[in-house]
Amino acid sequence: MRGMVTDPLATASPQESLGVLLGLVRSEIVRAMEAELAALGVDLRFTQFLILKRLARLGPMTASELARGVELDGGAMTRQLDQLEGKGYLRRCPHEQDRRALRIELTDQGTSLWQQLTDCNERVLEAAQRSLSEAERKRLHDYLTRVLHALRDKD
Amino acid sequence: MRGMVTDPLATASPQESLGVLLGLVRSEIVRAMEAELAALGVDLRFTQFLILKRLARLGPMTASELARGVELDGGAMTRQLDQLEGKGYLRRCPHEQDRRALRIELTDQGTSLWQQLTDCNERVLEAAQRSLSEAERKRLHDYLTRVLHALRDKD
DNA sequence: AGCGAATATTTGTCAAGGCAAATATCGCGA
DNA sequence: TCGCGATATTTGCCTTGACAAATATTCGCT
Repeated sequence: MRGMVTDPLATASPQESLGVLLGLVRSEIVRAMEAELAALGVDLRFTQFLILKRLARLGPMTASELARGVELDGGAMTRQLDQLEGKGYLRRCPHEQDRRALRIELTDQGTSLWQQLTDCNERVLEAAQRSLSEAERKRLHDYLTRVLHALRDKD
Repeated sequence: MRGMVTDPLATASPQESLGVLLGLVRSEIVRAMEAELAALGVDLRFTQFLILKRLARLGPMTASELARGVELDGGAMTRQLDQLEGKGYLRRCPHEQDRRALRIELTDQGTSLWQQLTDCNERVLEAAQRSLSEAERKRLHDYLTRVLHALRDKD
C-alpha cells in the first residue's frame, strides 16, 4: 500500500482523460496563482483575481456583467463583491441609468494592486507553457477554443 | 444593459485566458456528462462517475488509492463512498492484508451500470472533440500533459 | 518486543458556488 | 398610463471539496 503511487496519467487512456486532464491542469494553474499571490502577501483567491482582472481591463461595469464575464453565479458574485469591497479594492456605486444595477469600479488601491498582479499572472502562465513553443501555445489555445464551441453550439 | 452579451472569449487575450479557458471547457464537459447521465435516468455527479470509472477499469482498490487516483480529498472520498454504497453501486470490504484499509469493489449493479456509462462517456468526448482531427486530438492531449508536467516539476 | 513515524478512514468545520425566492426596477406593448 | 414579463441584486439553503483532528493500524528500526 505504502509507496504505491497512482499517477492518474499513468493509467488513463488518452481518450478518457480529456475531462480529467483539463481539471488537473486547471487546478495546478489555480494553485500556482494563489501561491504566487500569497508570496506577494496578497490575500486573494483565484476567482477574486479574475474579478479584479476583468475590472482592470474593461473598466467599471455592472455586477451582472461581471458575473457573466467570469462565469460566476449572481449570488456568488454578490458575496465576492462584499469581500473585495471590504478589502478596499473596489466600490459599489449607483448606476446612472439603471437604479436596479450597480456600477462596480476599482478603487485607487484596487488599481495599484492590479499592477502587481499582472506580472504575477504572466509569470504563472509563462511557467505553465514553458515547454511549448509559440506556435504550440497558439495551437493549444485554438484547440481549446474549438472544443468549447463544439460543446456550446451543439448543433 | 439588457442584451449586452459579454462573451468571455471575445475580450480575452490569448495569453491571459489559458486558466480561464481550461475552466470553461472543463465545466462544459462536466455539464454535458451530467446531462447525459440524467437523460439516461442515472443520478450521478461527475465525480461519482469518475470513481466508478476507475473502479471498473482498474478493479478493486483502497479508498486512498481511489482518492489519489481521482485527485480527491480523503474526507470527500469517504462521503462519496457513502453515497455510492447507498445507491448500491459499490461495497466496502475489509482489506485482506491491512486492517486500516478498505477494499472498495463494484457490486453487480455497479458493474452493469458502468456498461451503460462507458458509451455515454465516449459520446460526450467525441462531441467535444468533433471539430478536431485525430492528429489534433493527440496534440491537444500532448500539450496538456506537457503543461501539467511543467507545473508540477517546477525544477 | 516496542516505539515512533507514516498511513487509512472517518468526522467536524469552513468557504465557494449553484439554485431558488424575495424585492426593486425597467421597458415594451395594450 | 398600466401591467406584465424580464433583469439586477441580495439572501437563504444545500452540496461539494479542502483542511485538520481523532482513532486505528502498520512498518521500519532499535
